[in-house]
Amino acid sequence: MASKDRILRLKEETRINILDASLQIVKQEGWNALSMRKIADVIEYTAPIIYEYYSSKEAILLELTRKGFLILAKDVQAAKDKHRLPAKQLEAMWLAYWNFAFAEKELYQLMFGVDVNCCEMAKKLPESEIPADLIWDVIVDLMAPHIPTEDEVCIKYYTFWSVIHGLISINMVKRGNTDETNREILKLAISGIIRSIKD
Amino acid sequence: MASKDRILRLKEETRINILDASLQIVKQEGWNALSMRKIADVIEYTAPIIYEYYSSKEAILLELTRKGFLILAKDVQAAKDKHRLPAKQLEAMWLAYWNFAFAEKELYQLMFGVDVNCCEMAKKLPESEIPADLIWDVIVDLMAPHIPTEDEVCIKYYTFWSVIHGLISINMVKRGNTDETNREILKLAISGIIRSIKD
DNA sequence: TCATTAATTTAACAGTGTTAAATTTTTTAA
DNA sequence: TTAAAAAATTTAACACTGTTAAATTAATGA
Repeated sequence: MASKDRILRLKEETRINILDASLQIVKQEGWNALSMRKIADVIEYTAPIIYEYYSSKEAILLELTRKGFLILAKDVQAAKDKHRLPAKQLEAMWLAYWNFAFAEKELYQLMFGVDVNCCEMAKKLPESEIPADLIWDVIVDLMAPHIPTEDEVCIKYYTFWSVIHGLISINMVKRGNTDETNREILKLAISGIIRSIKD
Repeated sequence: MASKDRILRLKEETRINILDASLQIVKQEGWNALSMRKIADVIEYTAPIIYEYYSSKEAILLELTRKGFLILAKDVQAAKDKHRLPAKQLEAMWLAYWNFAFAEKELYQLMFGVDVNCCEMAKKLPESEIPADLIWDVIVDLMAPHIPTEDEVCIKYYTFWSVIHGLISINMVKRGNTDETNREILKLAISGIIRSIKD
């Protein structure tokens, strides 16, 4: 019977509605505000209905994660297809990655475990700036006798910090590389940046 | 009266006990398991007592964050003091930063918003490897005609990923740099790595 | 129309952070 | 030492969370 098909189509629609509602809530109020009851409100059902479509809240997050990776893959592939030279391709691909992160900020946070809440905390703490200041000063030393502008140092500092924090984050959430490999990545990155600072 | 002092000292001790208990729970069971009632269990009180010492759960987290930054600052300073040349100092300081991240993993997660839960998710998804594979292939292309080992590509890939993911994370949790500055950091990092790949 | 099945909701449970009231303990003063 | 005042601590409750089972409503097939 065709009505069976229609019902199945409606069910599929509700499945998508749940994902859309979730993402909508997160975009408006952040990840902390996402609750089953709130999702139910948006799709105009009561909470237990959601469990007919997803076995748990985590299952919804997993589906959103998958969605994110598929969009990212599409974007990265499209960026590659726009160029022929590998160097150009690579640059375009990472730029696509960068753009995705901010275009789909909420998905990126979910995919790679970026907890935005902590910024509210650290902002309140003067102590949070001490480590950065220490390193900051040494970068200025390193560039002597040239006296750099604030912006110049800032760029160097953040380049350092990015690669190290990035490597740390990735290791914490993925736990894949060996210590040996990490050491080498670190050395490669740090020496590369130091070299570029001296230029 | 001296008894006043003793009581004040006991109170101060309980304040510290709350922090210690929190960290202990987190180290044993992860951030998700941290609850006021569980903290109370460890310090052998009931939950509302905690509010005599900290105004909220967030206040406890804030205090732990501060603690983390102070330890990090101490470590970084000590690393600097071990060398005289700025280049050596810088290297040692970032290595100290790196070591702190894993020695005080839980604090680092709190300080910089690294959500470890997400790894459980992405691991379940085959789709999560597509973007990496795409970039992986181009790195191999870039190194042609040299045919690199798995490890060689891995190091390049993770160096790229680290700096970009790091920069994204930092921007998301700190929201400080201008787009212009970010562009330049990205360019500096990517071109640096690409250059080192060609070597 | 009646029985069966499906769809949906209500009610409940155990947990969360948090607050107010009740209770116990300790300290102070007579 | 005992009564009153103050402090410390707990119990009970509220509104919220994810989740499940039972009750109810709506739709279907004979």
